[in-house]
Amino acid sequence: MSPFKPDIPHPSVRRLSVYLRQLESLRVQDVRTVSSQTLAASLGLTGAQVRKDLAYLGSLGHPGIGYPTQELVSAIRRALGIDREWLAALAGVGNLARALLRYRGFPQQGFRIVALFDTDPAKIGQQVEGLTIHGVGHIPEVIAATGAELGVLTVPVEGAQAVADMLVAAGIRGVLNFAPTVLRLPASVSLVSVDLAVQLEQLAFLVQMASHD
Amino acid sequence: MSPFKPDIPHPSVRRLSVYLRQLESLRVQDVRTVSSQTLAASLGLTGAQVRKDLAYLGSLGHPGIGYPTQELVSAIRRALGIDREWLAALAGVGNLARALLRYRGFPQQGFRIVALFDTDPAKIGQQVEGLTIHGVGHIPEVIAATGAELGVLTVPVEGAQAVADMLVAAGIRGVLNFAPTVLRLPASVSLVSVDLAVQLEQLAFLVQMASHD
DNA sequence: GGATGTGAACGACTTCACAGCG
DNA sequence: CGCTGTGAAGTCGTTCACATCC
Repeated sequence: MSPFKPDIPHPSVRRLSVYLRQLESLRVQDVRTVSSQTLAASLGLTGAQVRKDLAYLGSLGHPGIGYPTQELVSAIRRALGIDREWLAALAGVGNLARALLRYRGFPQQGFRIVALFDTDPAKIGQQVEGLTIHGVGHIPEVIAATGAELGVLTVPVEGAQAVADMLVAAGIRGVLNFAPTVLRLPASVSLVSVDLAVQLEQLAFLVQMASHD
Repeated sequence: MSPFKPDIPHPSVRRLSVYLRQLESLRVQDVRTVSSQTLAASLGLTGAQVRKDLAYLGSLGHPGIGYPTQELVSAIRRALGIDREWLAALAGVGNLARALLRYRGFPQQGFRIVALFDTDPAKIGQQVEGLTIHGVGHIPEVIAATGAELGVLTVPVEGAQAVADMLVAAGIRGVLNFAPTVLRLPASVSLVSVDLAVQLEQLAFLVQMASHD
């Protein structure tokens, strides 16, 4: 099915996302070509690191010249699987959900939120950013009707596992979880979790370490 | 200054945060003691991994018994530097900021947001969650007056570096950045960045890989 | 000359396996 | 006997160094 699948290591995948962000801003400035050293310096990395990562995309670089910006952008998008539109459903319509709905980065990268769910009867039926909030009981039909493949979980921690299970049952293929809990999902469903308290704790640790000379 | 600083590796630090979350929920259920195997299984890790991580905290485990929940929680909090209160300032009062202000996990872990900043004249002077929004011009005085040590950046990408520079100039010691850009800060200031588009891209990649058998 | 792509050396983290203790 | 703590082995990722090509 896939033409070739070079099995990109996880750290490289994360960095490719970061390169993409940087390259898109360079492209806007009409920079045609970029060297591994230049790109690396702008991100605080080494040239070798960047070259290793980009080599997973194939041989796009030209010795003595660098990498063509435009082609790199396309190749990274293809490798990451974002050379097409991804439809997502969002469960739990609080402030975080509203922030995500207005976040320009998502549509820019081809992510479109096409369905909203909540358990709160007061919210069900309301419109947010042009989308109607559905009760979680309607997850199956709405997911099927919209064709959403990804689920974004911005519900309180108590309901997270239950709502995740419903999304999975409805055929969702990946979950982005913001609830501070460890979700148990079937292996066939991909999971990325972002725990905001964990991030702040990492920061506190770093600051504390920096103080101890 | 520090009694002992065992230099915990980064992956372990991240997992310690996760253990803490899990242990606190166990403690609520009055579970007095926990084995590395039990804790590991609940998180999808191996017992050896958990033991290695916990060994950085000292010898808290009892062979044949396990680890005392309560003491583990305290030891992890101490190691992470969250055995005290951290004061944070939040710059950029949009939906994401409002979500963070209402997020229960922060006060629970000892993080308190004590100051708000924005550039929008329409927002300056308004109250949100009991805090007054100040103009970014007042960052120096307000940071000094409140004693905030951490800065949370929830501003649009265009203003991120400039606001970060102001926070740094005001004496902030760590920054949690949500803007999708690579911030350049002095080495003395710690930085943790969360790029939401990157997270969704990781998810898309995983789902794509899962489809290719 | 200038910059890529990559084997080889290195370093970091994880897993194994087991001695030792309650 | 169960479970911890930890050297040793193994795996994974990064850095180095250089042959190669325009």
